[in-house]
Amino acid sequence: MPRPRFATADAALRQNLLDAARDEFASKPYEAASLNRILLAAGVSKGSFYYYFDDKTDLAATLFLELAKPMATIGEFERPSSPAAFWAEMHRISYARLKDIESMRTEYECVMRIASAIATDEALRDRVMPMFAPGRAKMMELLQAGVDVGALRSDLPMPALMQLLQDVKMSLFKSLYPADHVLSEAELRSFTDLVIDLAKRISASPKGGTP
Amino acid sequence: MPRPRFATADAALRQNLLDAARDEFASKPYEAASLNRILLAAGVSKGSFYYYFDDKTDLAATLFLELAKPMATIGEFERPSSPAAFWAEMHRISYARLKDIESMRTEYECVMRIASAIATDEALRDRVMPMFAPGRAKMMELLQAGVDVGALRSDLPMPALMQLLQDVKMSLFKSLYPADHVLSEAELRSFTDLVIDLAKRISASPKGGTP
DNA sequence: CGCTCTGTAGACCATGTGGTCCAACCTGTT
DNA sequence: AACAGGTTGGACCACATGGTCTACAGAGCG
Repeated sequence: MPRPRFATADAALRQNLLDAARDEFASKPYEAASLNRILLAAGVSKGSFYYYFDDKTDLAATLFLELAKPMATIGEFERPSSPAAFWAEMHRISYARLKDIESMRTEYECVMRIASAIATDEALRDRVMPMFAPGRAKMMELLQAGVDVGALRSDLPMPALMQLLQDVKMSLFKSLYPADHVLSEAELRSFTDLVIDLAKRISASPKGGTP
Repeated sequence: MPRPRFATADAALRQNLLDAARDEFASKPYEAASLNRILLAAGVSKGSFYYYFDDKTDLAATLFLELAKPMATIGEFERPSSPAAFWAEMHRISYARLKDIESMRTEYECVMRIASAIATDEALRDRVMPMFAPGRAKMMELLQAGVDVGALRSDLPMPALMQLLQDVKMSLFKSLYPADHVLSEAELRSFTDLVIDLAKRISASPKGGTP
């Protein structure tokens, strides 16, 4: 994490730095993102930067947490008592998150890039992972409820299913909409419908259908 | 492409260089992969390398083509006349490819990494894309046959569906098997069954089920 | 004024990068 | 023996990287 001073630093500096970092990390893989370029774009000197941060990793972790926190939050949900209720809940969450994504596309790209670096960069992982446990746990809780209520197949490990549904969504999103496209309300709805329909198909138990 | 000489160069040098390049490109994103490290690992000097190749991009492109060609080949197929026949064909192809992947895991990682760099690196793209058209076209042909015969939904753009099925496979593969796991024959079969089952579900037309 | 404390600038460093260049080395031919 | 051609080693280059360090500016305060 950054030095506590960063919280009280000049607002413009804060903003410029984080914006520049977001753009850089969004456009290049973590290892190829350049701190010098970030500082240049932000108009912040080396001295100032290292006055607030430990190192490059520190900046990435800070940025990641700032951007990913809202994305990982799913809010409160009612424990569903039927498959229909479960899918309604999933639809709601999926729609809400999608709204985030389409309005924060480069943020999302940035988060994904840093996230994929986490797998290999130990320092990054240590600073970032803990903050994510709550969100994941909550999502798991909802999915478990889905299993309990018979909406989700139980023959696959839940993390695998979770990841799969996420990947399906991203795959389609990338395929269907060009990088700079801003979705209309209608597109947003129809895309959500499509994704949830696929999620239902994928998640139904192998032998019997979803009743 | 490398200088023609490379084709007739010392076999050990060829092998060492390509092996080292594969390992390096497999373990780091393209931009972060180091040519110096490759040469060191291969025991090949700068002089020799630049005697055979134009630059780093050239090496990556060469390697990519060498590794990806077999992966992109789907061989001959009979034009299916029923959904069942179509899915049988898909099962066969999927199984064959999977066998490739599990026996060439780092090759696959390498190919994916370079492939993802293609999106942003123009030089790389120009040298690589053309060689891929045939394989893609053939796959498209099969998928079109699938649409014709009613096995595939037609409400999604075909490239999107193609990509989606590919991503589903990869997502599950990564989730279910750790990086160094070598699949047994039985695992290979059951994984293929799982993937094809999912593909059927995903590809069925929105309103009616797959009869 | 002079002191301290917070913040800033940017020269500087060691290291790594992709790429160039040339002297030497082998091997075959005359 | 002398030459020629295809190879190789590796010193070297300009530049970019993340990170350090020192000098200094400005504000608050006695």
